[in-house]
Amino acid sequence: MTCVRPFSHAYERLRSAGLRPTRQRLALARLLFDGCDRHISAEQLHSEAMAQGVRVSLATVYNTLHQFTGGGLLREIIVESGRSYFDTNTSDHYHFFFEQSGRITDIPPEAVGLSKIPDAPDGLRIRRVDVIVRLDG
Amino acid sequence: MTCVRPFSHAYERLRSAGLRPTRQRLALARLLFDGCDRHISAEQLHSEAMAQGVRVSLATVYNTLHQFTGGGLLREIIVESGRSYFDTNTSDHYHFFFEQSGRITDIPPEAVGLSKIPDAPDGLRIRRVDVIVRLDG
DNA sequence: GTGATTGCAAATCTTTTGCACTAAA
DNA sequence: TTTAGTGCAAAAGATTTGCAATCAC
Repeated sequence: MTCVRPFSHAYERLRSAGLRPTRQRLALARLLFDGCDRHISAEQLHSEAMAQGVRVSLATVYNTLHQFTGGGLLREIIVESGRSYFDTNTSDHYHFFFEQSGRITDIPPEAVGLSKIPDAPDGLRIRRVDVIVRLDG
Repeated sequence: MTCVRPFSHAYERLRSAGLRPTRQRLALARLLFDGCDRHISAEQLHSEAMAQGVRVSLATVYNTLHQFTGGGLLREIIVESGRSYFDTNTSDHYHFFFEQSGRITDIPPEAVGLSKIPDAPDGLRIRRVDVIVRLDG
């Protein structure tokens, strides 16, 4: 599977999400969006940034991940209590969760047949349907 | 919907899960299993216990919830990062999550048509498939 | 008695916040 | 300039842990 996107248009992405393209945001956007889709925690992204010599604080990584999520550039995935992951793939799809390793991988939408979903109660709206296939040794 | 089970067989449940029926475990088991199925956090259960005059520490509530989960008496539900909920309904079913209020309700299995699921990779096994329907104003 | 269980307080871990400083427009 | 963004260190919140005291068998 080829998934390298050597030019992720980081600058334009930030602009279109209404975010100022600062040094930190540009660097994090490149780490996130150049290359394959990924599932990453704040701590992991911070470590990667440090490893590449990008000076950015952990607090800014957290802020940035939330701003990107708010701007539709990322989607938050919740599979473990006590830690958040962010998915660079914001299109409709589902997830495998490897319980041993904590790894997350995508399940393409066509691999899941979700033929019936209950209606939303009252005046509420379905924002999203998460499907998590939990795997075990 | 009638769902009161005035006698939850707390003592026998603990025994069959291989847990000594101590005062604290019995009290918590009664709070959890007498009455309707519920979705409860450690903090909530601890408050309820206190309100009923049951002396039990928060640490013991956490330990007990995990022991009950390990013994198949409860199932952990993960819908929010940073807080765990436990479900007294351990049979196959799914969940609505009300994002505004943080409330969780059950979706019966027949209300969801899950006609296709991807195979587990490698030598792995599917332990569970979680479906969370996230609701919004 | 003996080993499992409990309570407490401290520790841990992730995430958020307040605020002075810096940088983008 | 002017306002948004950043870094730091402290705070917050949930959960876990170590260990002496207590309880079930």
